[in-house]
Amino acid sequence: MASRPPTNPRKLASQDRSRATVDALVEATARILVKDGFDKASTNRIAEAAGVSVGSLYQYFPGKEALVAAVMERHQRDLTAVVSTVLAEVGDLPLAAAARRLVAAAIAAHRVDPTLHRVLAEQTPRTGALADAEAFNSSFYDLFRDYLERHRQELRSVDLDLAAFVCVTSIEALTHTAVIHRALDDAAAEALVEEGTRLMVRYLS
Amino acid sequence: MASRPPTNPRKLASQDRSRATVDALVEATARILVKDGFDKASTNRIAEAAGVSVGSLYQYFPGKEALVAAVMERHQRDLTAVVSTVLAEVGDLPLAAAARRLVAAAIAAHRVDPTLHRVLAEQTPRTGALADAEAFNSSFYDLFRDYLERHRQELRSVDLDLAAFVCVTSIEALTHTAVIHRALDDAAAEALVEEGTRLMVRYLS
Amino acid sequence: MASRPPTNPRKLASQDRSRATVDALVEATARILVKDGFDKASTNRIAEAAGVSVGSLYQYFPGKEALVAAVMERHQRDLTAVVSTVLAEVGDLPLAAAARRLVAAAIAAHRVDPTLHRVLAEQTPRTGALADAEAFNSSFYDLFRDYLERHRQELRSVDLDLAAFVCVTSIEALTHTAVIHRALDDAAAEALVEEGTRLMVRYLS
Amino acid sequence: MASRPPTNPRKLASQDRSRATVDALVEATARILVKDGFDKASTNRIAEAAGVSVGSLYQYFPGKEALVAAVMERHQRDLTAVVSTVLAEVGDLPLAAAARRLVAAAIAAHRVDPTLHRVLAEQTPRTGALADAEAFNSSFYDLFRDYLERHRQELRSVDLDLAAFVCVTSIEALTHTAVIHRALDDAAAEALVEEGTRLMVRYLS
DNA sequence: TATGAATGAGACTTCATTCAT
DNA sequence: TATGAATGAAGTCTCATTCAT
Repeated sequence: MASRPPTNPRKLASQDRSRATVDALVEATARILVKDGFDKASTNRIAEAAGVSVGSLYQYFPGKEALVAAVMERHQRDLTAVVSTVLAEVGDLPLAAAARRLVAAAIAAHRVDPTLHRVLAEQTPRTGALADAEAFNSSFYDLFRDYLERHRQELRSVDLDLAAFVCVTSIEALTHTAVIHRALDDAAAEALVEEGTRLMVRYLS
Repeated sequence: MASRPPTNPRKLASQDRSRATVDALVEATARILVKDGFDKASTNRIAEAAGVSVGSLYQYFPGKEALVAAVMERHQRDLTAVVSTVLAEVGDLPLAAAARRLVAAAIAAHRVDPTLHRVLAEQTPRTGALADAEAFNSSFYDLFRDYLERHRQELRSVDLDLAAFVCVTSIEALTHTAVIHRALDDAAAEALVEEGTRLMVRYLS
Repeated sequence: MASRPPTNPRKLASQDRSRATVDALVEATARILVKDGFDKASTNRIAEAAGVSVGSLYQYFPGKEALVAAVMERHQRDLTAVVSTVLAEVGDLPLAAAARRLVAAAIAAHRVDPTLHRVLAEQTPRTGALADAEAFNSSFYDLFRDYLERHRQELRSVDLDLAAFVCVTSIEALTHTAVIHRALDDAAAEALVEEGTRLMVRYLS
Repeated sequence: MASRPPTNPRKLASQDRSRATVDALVEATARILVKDGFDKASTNRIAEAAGVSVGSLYQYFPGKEALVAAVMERHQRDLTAVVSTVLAEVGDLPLAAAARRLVAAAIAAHRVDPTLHRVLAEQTPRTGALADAEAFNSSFYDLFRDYLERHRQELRSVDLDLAAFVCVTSIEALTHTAVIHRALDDAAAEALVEEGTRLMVRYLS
C-alpha cells in the first residue's frame, strides 16, 4: 500500500489538529470553571488542563475572555438546542399545551449543566467581550416570538415583541432562580410548571 | 465632684472617627465600582479614594469582598426603602391598583442608582461573602407575602409562598432587564407597568 | 478612717502599676512566643494579650526586639537559678560527684520551659539587641570557672578559661540537643548523664 | 534520514536555561544572606540580585523559605565534603591521630563560609521547611559512626550511636562556638584542636 | 500616661501575555 | 506552529510605629 497522497490529508490533518486543540481548550476551560470557579481559571491552568502550551492557547484565543466567551456560546448552544427542539414539537399545539411544554423545557434547559450555568451566571463578569455574550436569551426571544406570531389568533391583541420579552424574561427568571437557588425536587418542579404555565397563559390571553 | 472623667467624650470622638472612616471607605468603594467597575476596585485604590491608608481599610474590612458586600447591603437597603414605602401606601388598596403601583415602584427602585445596580448585577462575582448578599430579594418576598396574606380573599386559592416567589421574581426580572438592558423611555416604562400589572393580576386572580 | 497620705503611696501605686504593666507585657510576649512562635508575635498582638494598648507598650519598651530580649533574659535568669543552686550545693564535692550533679542540672535546666527554650533557640534571630542576649551561657562559664578554680588540685594542669569553655559548651550542646531534638525518657536521660559525666571528668583529669 | 527532530536539543537548551535560573537564584540568596542578613532577604530582592524576575523565582521556588532551604542544603553539602574527605583519609589511622585530624577538619569546615554559616545558624528561623534542614549534622553522625564501628577494638565498650552523638555534638558545638563567637587565631585554633582531641579520645577510650 | 486609630513602606504572590528557540 | 521560560505590573495584606485625643 502506498502512502496516502500527502497534500490534502496533511492539510486536513492539520485542520483537525487545530480543531482538536481549540476543542480541548474550550473543554478544559469549562471543566476548570465548573471545578474551581472563574477566578481560578487562569490561562496557564487552562492550557495545562488542555494538554497544550500557553503559547498555543494564544495562537487560538486572544485571551482568557475569549475562552470563557467560547464556553458561554457553547453552553448557550446547548440550551438553545433543548428549547428549540421543544418549540418545534409544540409549534402546532394551542397555547395552553405549548406553554406547559415550554416551561418544562425551560427547567430541563437549566438542568443541562447546572454547575456551569451557575458559574457563568454568578461568577463571570459581563465585561468586554463577555458583555455581548449577555445577548444571552436573545435567541429565545426570537424563537418564542415566532411561536406567538403563528398563534396570534389565540392571543389578546398585544405587541408581540413586548409579550415575548415578558414571557421569556419571566419564565427564564423563574426557572433559573428555582433551579439554582432552591433544591427543586420533582413535586416542586411540577408545581413550578403549573404556576409558570398559568402565568404565561393568563397573561397572553 | 471633680469634672467628669474624659473617657466618654474621648471614646465618642474615637467612635466618630472610626465611623467616618468606615463610611468613607464604603462610599469610595461605591464610587469606584460605578466609575471603573469591579475589577478596577482594588483595595489600594479604594483606600486612596477614601482618603485613608490601606492599613485603615484592613482595620475595618477583611478585604475587598467585605467592602463590596457593604456596598451591596447599603444599596439593597435603599431599594428596600423605596419598595416598602410603596407597599405601606398600597396596603389597603385592591390588587389591581396595588399591583400597578408596585410595578412602578420596582422600576423606580431600579432607577435609584442604575449604574451601581448594573455593576453589582453584572460584574460582581457572587462568591464567598458575596454569595450571601445573594439573599438579595428575600426582603421583597417577605414584604410582598404580607400583602398577599392580607388580601387573600381577592386571590384564587394558592400557596402564598409560591405566589410571592413567582410575582417577585418575575417583576424583578422584568424591571431589571428592562432598565438595565434597554433604554427605557417614559412610554416604554408606561407600557411595562401595564404589562407587568397584567401579568401579576391575572396570575393571582 | 482618713484616706492614706497621698504622695508616697500614690507614687508607689504608680510604680506598682508600671511594674505590673511591664510584667504583663513580658509575660504576654512569652505566652505568644510559646503558643504561636516568633513570627506571629507582633507588637499589637502582644499588647492585646497583655491587656494594654500598643501605645503603652511603646511607653515601656522601645520595640518588639526589646520585649523578646526581656523574655530571653527572664528565661536565662530561670535557667541560671537552677544551675547556680546546684553549683552551690556541689561546691565542695570532688569532681566526679559534682560533674554528675551538674550534667543532671543541665538537663533539668533545659526542662524548665522547653517550648519557650526551643522558640528562643530556633526561631529568634540573634540580631541587633538580641545578638547580645546571645551572651547566653556566659553566666554559666563564670559559675563553672569558679568551681574549677576551687578544685584546681584535682585537675590536670590546664587553662581554666579554656577548660570551662570546653565543658560548658559541650554539656550545653549535649543536653540541648537531647532535650530539644530527641524524646528523652528517663533511661535515656540516665545514660546521657553517665556519658556527659564521663566526658567532663576524663577530659579534666 | 532526515535531520534529527529538534526536540531533544531544544529541551536541553530549555533545561540549561532553567538550571541557570535556579542556580542564579540560590546563589543570589546566599549572597544576600551574607551581605544583609535573613530579614533583608525578600523574594523581590533575591530575584533582582539574581537578574531574574520575581515571576521566575516563583516558577522554581514556592517562596523565600524554599530558597533559604536550598542554600542550607548547598552549604551543608560543602561542609560534608570537607569532613567526609578527611574521614576517608583517616579511616585507617588509630583513634588519637584520627581525632586530631577530625577536630581540625571540623574547624576547617566552619571556615568554609563562616558568615553564611553564622547567618544560617543565628538568623534563620527553623520553621516550616527550614525545620527539616535541622536534620543538619545527621550526615556527620553517620560518617563518624562508621569510623567508630571500624575501630571498635580501640574503644571501651560503648553504645556506638550514643558515642557518635556525644562526639559529633560536642565537637560541632565547640568548633562552631569558637569560630563564630570568638576570633580564632592560629594559636587559639591549635589549642582548640588539642583540647577537642583530648575530649574525644579520653571519652572514647 | 493611656489609648487605639491611623499610617505606609514593603513583603508576598499571581497571572495574562510575550518571545526566543 | 508549538513550546514554556520569562516577564513585571499590579494586587493583597501585615505590622512596627506614631500621634492626636
